[in-house]
Amino acid sequence: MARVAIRYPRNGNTFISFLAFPRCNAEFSHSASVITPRDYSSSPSNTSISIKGKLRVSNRFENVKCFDDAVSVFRQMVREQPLPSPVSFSKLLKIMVNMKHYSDVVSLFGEMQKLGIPTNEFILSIVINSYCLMHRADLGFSVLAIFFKTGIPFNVVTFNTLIGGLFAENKVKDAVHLFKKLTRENICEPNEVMYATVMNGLSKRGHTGKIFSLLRLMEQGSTKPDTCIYNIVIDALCKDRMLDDAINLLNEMKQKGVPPDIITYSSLIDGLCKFGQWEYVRTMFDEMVNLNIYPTVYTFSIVINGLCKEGKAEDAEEIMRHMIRKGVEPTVVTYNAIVDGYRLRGQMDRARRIFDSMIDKSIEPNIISYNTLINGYCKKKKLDEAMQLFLEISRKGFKPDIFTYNIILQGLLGVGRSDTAQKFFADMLSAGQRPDFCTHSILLVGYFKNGLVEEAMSLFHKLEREGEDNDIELYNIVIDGLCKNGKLDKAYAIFEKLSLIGLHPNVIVYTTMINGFCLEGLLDEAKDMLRKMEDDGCLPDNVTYNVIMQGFLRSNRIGETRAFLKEMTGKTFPFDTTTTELLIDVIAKDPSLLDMIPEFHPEKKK
DNA sequence: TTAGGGTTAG
Repeated sequence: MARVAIRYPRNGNTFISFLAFPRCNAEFSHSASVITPRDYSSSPSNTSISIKGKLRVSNRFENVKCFDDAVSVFRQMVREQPLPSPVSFSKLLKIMVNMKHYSDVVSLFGEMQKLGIPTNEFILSIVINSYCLMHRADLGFSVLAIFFKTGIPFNVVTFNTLIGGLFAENKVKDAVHLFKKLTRENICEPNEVMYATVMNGLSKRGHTGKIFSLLRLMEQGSTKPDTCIYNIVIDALCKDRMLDDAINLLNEMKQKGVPPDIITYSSLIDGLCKFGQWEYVRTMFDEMVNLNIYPTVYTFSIVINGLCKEGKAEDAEEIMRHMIRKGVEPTVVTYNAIVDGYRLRGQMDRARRIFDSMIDKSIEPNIISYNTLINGYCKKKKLDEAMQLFLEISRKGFKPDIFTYNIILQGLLGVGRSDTAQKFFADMLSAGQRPDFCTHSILLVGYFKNGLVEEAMSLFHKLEREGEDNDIELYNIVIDGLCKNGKLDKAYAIFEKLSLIGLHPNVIVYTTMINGFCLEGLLDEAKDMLRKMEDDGCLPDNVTYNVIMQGFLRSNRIGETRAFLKEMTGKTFPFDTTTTELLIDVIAKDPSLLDMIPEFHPEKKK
């Protein structure tokens, strides 16, 4: 499974031709009159049950619209004689899970046990799932005792629910261990769903190689991979930028008779959008529609997001109008992508229009909508507008999340309002919001940028004490901040300490240190550091060379500049804007340097 | 009647 760079044909006008959807339009508009979005999910309606008794039971739950309804039905059920079947109780508890009343499910189950109401494996699985959804897989495991006590046999669902719960708590090793134990000791035969749970848990944590091996293992075993399994692997490959492998897998599943579905194509389309491969996006749409698989709001939102990220928000809007014409209604996610599209281009007035038009269409904005707008205002340094929106979040009954706080902290520090930022951070802590890694990075970068070295170092030492400093990125921020505040000695001392605490400097940290030396005009030390990193097996990249090149250019050491130019062009590292500007100044004084720069000679260009 | 897959913000 090699990471091969894909080379697809490029077409300068691809997104416009994509808009035309020539084949898709014909097929889709034809089908739209027959298959409405509602028909995409073809589950049979419960009301068609003709047996009288079953109809009565079904109606009882149809009237349950809220939590209070559910509880009153429960009270009524426990009083009935004879008692309703465990099937009825399991249906009611499942309705409460769907309402996200997990702890209430557990309480009602406790009442059932006290009353001696018989239970079954379905009810027990629902209870385990409720614990898992509360991020208490440990309590989920404790339910296993009830299986032993009552003699109800475990099934694959019981264990799969627990495996999913472990992944949800990021207990990856425990989840994999349980899966292996079940398989090895023949406690239960894993089915497609269990493989999917394990593979999805692994893929979300970047273990694409492992899930690829699991796929191959499944192909050899008795539980053959289904569409869902292939979808997990294809999505992971796309997210890992291995589009060639993902497309090969699509062809492989088709060859093996496993039919791809809308999720398969949506994952691939997302990958292709993120690579800007618009011609291939269209090919996928055509292929999909030829197989009678029609785009959903997910698929369209993926394309809309891809266009917005490429700065083509108007085209994204055109796609949104197109999907509405085809009977697919946009959601808050669709609108958020477009709001962000205009935000990226700095068109905040347009972004605000889009935002308001969503509200006009009775689509409720979510916290991401607010965060996107707030981020836009912060980037434009319009902190008052950002704070207005922040206040609106609570007024509208939402709760700011860690993204909201981080965006505003970065905004405040970015315009030098350090005092307000510190007060805002204190408010965030009082509101019960725990800072995350990003918060700490934002604060450190911001403090150093505003010359608040003491505040930065005090936060850094606090993180050290609390053991939350185990990240090389954090150290890079501190080393960089110290260098840029004229504290090279302190920065170097921390750099030297790194390997003692088990953190190894990477190319970014070495480059930061080299930059620190260059800023002080200590070019020999910078050069020594470059050689040291090479000796340590950490290869310098184009940023490293640009940094050191700028150091030499700024101090007019032309002889060494010449040597580094040779080294840099030999490695085909490109010059960044700053290096180019400095080079132009130096070449104006010494045109002989021009010969060493192939890029500057049009006739020598490749 | 219980468990699995695709989109948005720092």
